[in-house]
Amino acid sequence: MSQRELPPNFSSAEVEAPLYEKWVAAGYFTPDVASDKVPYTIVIPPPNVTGSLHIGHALDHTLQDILIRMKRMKGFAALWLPGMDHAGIATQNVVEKQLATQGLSRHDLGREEFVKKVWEWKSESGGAILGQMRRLGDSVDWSRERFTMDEGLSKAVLTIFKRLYDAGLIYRAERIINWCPRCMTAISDIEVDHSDDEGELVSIRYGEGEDSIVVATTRVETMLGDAAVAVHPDDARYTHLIGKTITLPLVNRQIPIVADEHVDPEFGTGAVKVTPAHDPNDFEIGQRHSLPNFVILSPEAIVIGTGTDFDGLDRFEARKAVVKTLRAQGRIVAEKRPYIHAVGHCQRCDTTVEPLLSKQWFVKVDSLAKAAGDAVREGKVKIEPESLSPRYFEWVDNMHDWCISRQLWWGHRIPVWYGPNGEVIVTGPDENAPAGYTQDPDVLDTWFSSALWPFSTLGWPEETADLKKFYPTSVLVTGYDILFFWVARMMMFGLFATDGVPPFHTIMLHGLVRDKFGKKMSKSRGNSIDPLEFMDMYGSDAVRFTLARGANPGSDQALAEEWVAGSRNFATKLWNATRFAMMNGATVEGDLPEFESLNAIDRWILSRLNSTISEVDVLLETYEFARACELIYHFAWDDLCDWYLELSKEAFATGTAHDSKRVLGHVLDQLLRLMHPIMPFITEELWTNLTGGESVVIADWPTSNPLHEDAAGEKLILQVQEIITEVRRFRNDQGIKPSQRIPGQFHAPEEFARYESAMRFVLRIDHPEEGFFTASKALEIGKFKIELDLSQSVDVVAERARLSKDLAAAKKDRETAIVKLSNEGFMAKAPENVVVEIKARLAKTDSDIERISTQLEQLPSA
RNA sequence: GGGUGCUUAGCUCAGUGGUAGAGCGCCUCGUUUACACCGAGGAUGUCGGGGGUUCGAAACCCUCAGCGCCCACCA
Repeated sequence: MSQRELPPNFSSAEVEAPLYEKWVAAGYFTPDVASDKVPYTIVIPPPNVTGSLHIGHALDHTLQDILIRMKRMKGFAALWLPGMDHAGIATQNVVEKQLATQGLSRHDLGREEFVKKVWEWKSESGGAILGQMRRLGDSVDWSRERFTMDEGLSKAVLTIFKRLYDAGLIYRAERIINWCPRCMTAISDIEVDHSDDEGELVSIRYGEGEDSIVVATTRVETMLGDAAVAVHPDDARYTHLIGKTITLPLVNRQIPIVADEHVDPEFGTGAVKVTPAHDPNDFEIGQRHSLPNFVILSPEAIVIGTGTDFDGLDRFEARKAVVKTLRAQGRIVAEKRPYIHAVGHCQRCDTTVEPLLSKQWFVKVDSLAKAAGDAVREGKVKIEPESLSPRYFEWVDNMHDWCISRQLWWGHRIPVWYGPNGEVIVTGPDENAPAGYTQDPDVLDTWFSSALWPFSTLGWPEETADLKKFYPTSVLVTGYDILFFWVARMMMFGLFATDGVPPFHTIMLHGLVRDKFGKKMSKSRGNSIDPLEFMDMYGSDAVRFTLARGANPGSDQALAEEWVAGSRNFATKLWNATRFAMMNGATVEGDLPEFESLNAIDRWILSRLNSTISEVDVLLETYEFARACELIYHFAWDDLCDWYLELSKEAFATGTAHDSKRVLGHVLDQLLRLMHPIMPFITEELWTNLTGGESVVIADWPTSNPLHEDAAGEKLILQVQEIITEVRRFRNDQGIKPSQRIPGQFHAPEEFARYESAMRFVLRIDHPEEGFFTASKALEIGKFKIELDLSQSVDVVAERARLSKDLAAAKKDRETAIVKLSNEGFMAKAPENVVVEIKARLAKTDSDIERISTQLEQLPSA
C-alpha cells in the first residue's frame, strides 16, 4: 500500500530552474534599497576562475547564501556583492597553456590578440561558473556581475591609483623583486611559496694566501655577480682584511671586503659573498656600501654579461659548471650535499623564483597597514573566530612594500605615462596623457583591483545610492587562507579610499575543505572533490547541508561522499515526513489551538520547536553553522520524525487528531522556514505544497514563542520515551519481533492515562482479553508498570542478563553518588543545585536497585 | 627561526569545571499503514604521556611527546 517515494533530484535543471526563476520573480535577488531596516551586505571573494567550481568556492557561497537568505527573511535589505569575473594570473596561465599546445606563446600573438583570447576564454568559463553557482541556490544579484575589466571598475582603479600616487604612497624604484622566469613577471612576496628543497651548500675560497677568505653559498652561479665580501665589524678573525680588496675567481674582478652588521659571525665562516643584483639582503648591503650591481641573469634566468664562458647557460646548468671549474682550480673548500633549505617557488607554476634587480612600482604600506591593523585592534572590525586574529596582526604589522607591477598583458594597465623628456604623469579617470607620451607597459597586480571590491562594486567613486546604503558592508565570509591576499588589502584600500571607514565590520573566516582523512586536497594526490559530481548524485541541498554541517569557525573540515549521502538521506527523510504529515491532514489553516488545551505530546513538540528556533537563530547570527545544522538535524529527525510522528500516529489513525493536525502543520511550516537557508530547494518545494504560500524565500523568519516553553510537558514526554525504550529493549532481548502484537495491562500514574493508547500503538501492545495471563511478565519503569502476557515462556536467561546489567549500572551510579555525598569538601563547596542533583540520583538508584533485585529474585531459576 | 592550532569511539569531528557526545562504520532483529536513502535495540573511549590547581578536570596551569598549518631575505 505504501509506496516508496523519493524526492526529485534538486540539482537537475528541470526541478531547480523553475524554483530559481520563481525566486527571481519574487524579487528575492533585488535588494530593497528603500527598506528601513539596517542593510546587510556580504562580500564574496573573487574566485580564481578556472572554468569549474572548486569545493572551496562551494563552501564560500553556501555560507554566504545561508546568511543572506536568513537576513532577507528577517526583512533586511540584504545584498551580496558579486565577484565572479575576476582576473588573475591564473586566467592568463590557462590561455597561455592553451597556446602552448599549439606551440605558441603570448608574444607570438601580441598584446591585443592575447587579451582578446583571454576575454573569449573568460566569457565561456565565467558563464560556466555562474551556472554552477546557481545550482547551489546562490542568491547573488546577477545584474551586478562582470565588473573586473569594465569601465566601472577601471574608474575605481584609476581613481585609487592617482590618490595613492598623489599621497606619495605609490612609487617606482629599482629593487630586488621575486621574478618568475616562466611567467616572465614580477610577483609579490605572498605569491611565493617556500618549500624545503634539496640543494647544495658550497664553500669557496676567494683570494690568495693570508688574504684569502672562505664564503659559502647555495647559489654558486651568483658568485659571477659578486660585488664584495662582507664580514661582521666585530669579528676579530677578519678585522685585518676589512677595507682590502680581493680577486673574485673566474671573473678576476677586484672586490672589496666590507664590514656590515647584517653578517652573522656564528654562521659558517662568518664571511658572506655579496651579490647586490640577485639577493635582497645583498642588495641592502650594497646600498650601504655603494657597491655596483652586476646583473648576471636575464629575465629567462640565463647567465649574461659576465664575460666568462658561462654566458648563455641556464642558471642551473651554470651552477654545476661553476662548481666544476672552481673545483678544478682547487677553490672548493667544502661541499654539503644535499643541503635542505627553503626555496621560493612561483605559486602559479611552481618554477623556482629568482630574486632579480628590477625597476617596479610599489605601494608604500606603512601607514596603510598600520591603519588596517588598528581597525581590528580598536574593535572597529571583528575577526571571527578571534583566534585567527594573531595571524592577521603578524602579517599586517610586518608587511614589506607591495610590488604591484606585473609584466603581463591581462589586467589593468598602470596609468602612468612617460613624456619624451623624462616626464612622468599619472592619469586619473577621464584624463588623457599629452600627445607623444607613452604608457607604462605593465599591468597591476590582480589583488590591487580586488582590494577595491567592497566599494567599487557599489559604484565608487561615484556617490551612488547603493554606496550610501550598503557601505560599509556587514560581513566578509571567506577562507582563512585568503586573509593576507585579499582581506588585509581590502582593509588597507577601504580605509584609505573612504577616509577611515573599514570596508566591513566582521570578517568571518571558515576553514578549508579536506578529504575524508583530513588530508589536503590536491590534484597530484587524486583526492580532489568535485562538488558538481556530488550535486548530480545527491542534490545541491545535500552538498550545501554537508558543507554547512562541517563548517566550524576557523577550522578545516573533512568531506567524504558518505557525508553527502547522509545529507541526502536527511533530505529524503524530511520529504517523506512532510508527505506523511500532509496525508494525515497537517494544516496551517486557522489559528493555533490554545496552548494549554493541547495534549502533552503537542505541547512537547511546540516547546522543542521553540527552543530549536531560538538556538538556531543565535547560532546562525554568530556564524556557528555546524552547530545550527546539528540542532536542526536532531530536531527534525529525532524529535519530529522518531517521536512526535510516532506518538501521534494513533491519534491520526483514529481520527482524534484535530489539534495535532494544526500543530503538526505549524511545526513543519516553521521548521521548513528555519531550514530554508540551509536547504533552499527542497524546503521551497515542501513549504509551498504544505502552506500554499507563494515562496518560502519571502516568508518571514520563524521566531520563538515564549508561551510555548513547557518544562512539565517536556518532562512527561521524556518519561514516556524512557518507558517506550525500556519496553522495546525488553521485547528485543526476548526476541519478540517488532510487528508481533502482545496483550498487556498498564498500571500507571494518572498523568500517563491520556497517553496510554498512543504508547500501546507505538509498542504494539493490545488490551488484555479473556484469559489474559497476568503473571507472565511485569515490567517496571519508575512508577510505571506494564504486565505482559507472553504466549511463550519468558526467555529467562536473556531476561536475567538484561536485569543484571541494569542492576550493575544502578549500583555503579549509586556508588559514585555516595562517594560524592560523603566527601566533606564536596558538601561544603559544591553549589546547591549540584548537590540536589546528586541526591536525587542517589534516591533513584536506590529505588531502581530494589525494584530490579526483586524482579531478579522472582525469575524462575532457569 | 617566529606565529598558531591539533591529539576524545574503527574513521571524521563536536564538547571552555558537575555521571563522556554526533555522523558514518560495526553487531542483532525487522517490509509495523511516511521513509530500507528506513525502523528498533546493542557494542565500542583509564578524552596523547606525566605533574599541578580544584570538593570535582576531557575542559584551567606547567611539562614532555607526536602531528599540522601560516609566516620568514639566514649566506
